[in-house]
Amino acid sequence: MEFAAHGFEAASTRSIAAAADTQQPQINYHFESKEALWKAALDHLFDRLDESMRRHAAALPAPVTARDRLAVTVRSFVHAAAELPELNRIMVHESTVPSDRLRWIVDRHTRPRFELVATEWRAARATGEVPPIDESVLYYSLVGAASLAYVNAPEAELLGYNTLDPAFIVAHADALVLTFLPAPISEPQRPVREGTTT
Amino acid sequence: MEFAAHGFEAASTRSIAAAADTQQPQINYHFESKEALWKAALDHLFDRLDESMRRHAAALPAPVTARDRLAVTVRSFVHAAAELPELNRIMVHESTVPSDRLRWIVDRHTRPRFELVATEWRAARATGEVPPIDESVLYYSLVGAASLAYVNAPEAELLGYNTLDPAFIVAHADALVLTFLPAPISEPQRPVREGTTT
DNA sequence: GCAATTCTATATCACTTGATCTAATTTGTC
DNA sequence: GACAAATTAGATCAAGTGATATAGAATTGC
Repeated sequence: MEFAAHGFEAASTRSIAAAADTQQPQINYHFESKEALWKAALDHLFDRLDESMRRHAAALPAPVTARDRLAVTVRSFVHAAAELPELNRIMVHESTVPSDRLRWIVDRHTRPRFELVATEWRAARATGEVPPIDESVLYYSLVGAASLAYVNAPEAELLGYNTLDPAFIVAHADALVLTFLPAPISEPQRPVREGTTT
Repeated sequence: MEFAAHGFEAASTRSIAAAADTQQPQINYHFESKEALWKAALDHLFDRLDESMRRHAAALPAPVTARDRLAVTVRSFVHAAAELPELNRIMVHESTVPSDRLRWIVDRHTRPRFELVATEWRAARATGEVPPIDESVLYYSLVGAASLAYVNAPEAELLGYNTLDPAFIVAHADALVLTFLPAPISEPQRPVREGTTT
């Protein structure tokens, strides 16, 4: 995906067309502009994100507590981030500078998903199941911790790590649940409620 | 910084020159090429990162244990990431696709800093002071958790949060120490060894 | 004070960009 | 098979790209 590799401006319609094995004017025929193509691509990627998270959540034990629900969300998001590095790459490309495109994404895709995580976090906070961390701090810490390894996969490879190895992904998900969602203080440190996947 | 806002390809030498209130050919006069300018900019930004981390570390209580040393590193990095969002923006722009520029950064700047954190982590792991997490998983989780809020500051603002507010930054640093470096299992959950900074 | 050097400004190079126009081709329907 | 609609292909547009050539203006060293 050209938008993920280089960002909107640097992705030329000719290279996009070439990657799709067609000609450059086809983009303006089937979409009204480069920006309309970009929006269609993002809608599609967010659909795939939702589908991927639902699929991975379904493979996990059903959650009981509010903390369990967050653990499922965290594990599902880690797996989805590994499956769809393009999406988080585009997000980080677009989120570094204010723009109409950023406003479009935030209104249409980011805010609803942020509210979902914030609501889950508030519920777990209310019962004292998770550490005393504000939801805005938590959101960016969690999303950043879950996505960077896959966004920066080419860098990780140069450092000698294969972040697309299933073993890495599972260890990564385990680590985030262990750190952000430790078992309640009165219990032992290890999280034991959720099973590990794949 | 134009490179941080749009990435290397999308940052035109004319807009860079305009931002510096000069003419476009000056870039090829004072530097040999656009790429040479970019390398000079990165060397400068990494110098500022090191200086910023040293300055913030000096303002914290002197560490005693290996875990304390990591806590100082984490807090210093959070503050530096907030101070220098441009650097992590460039890093994330460049790390999404293999390139000669990425190899140059990793060899010159990333790998030495990764080794530093990995070494500190291994030392704390050896004494059982930190959770059982592999250093590669830890590195990307920690860097991602510490930097995304500032890299994506324009997005956070649209969500109604000001991640450049000193109160956010301190809460953020506290949260990362609390989660990634919880007090040893035998002690209470809250981190108490390091003071909070401005 | 004046020449040598360094820096700045303008014009221009070949090339790439997103978009559009027009003609050729394929597809769908009877 | 015929005809209309949808799609594809090629050519071309003005605007923007990094780099360079050249001439003018400051600055430096003596």
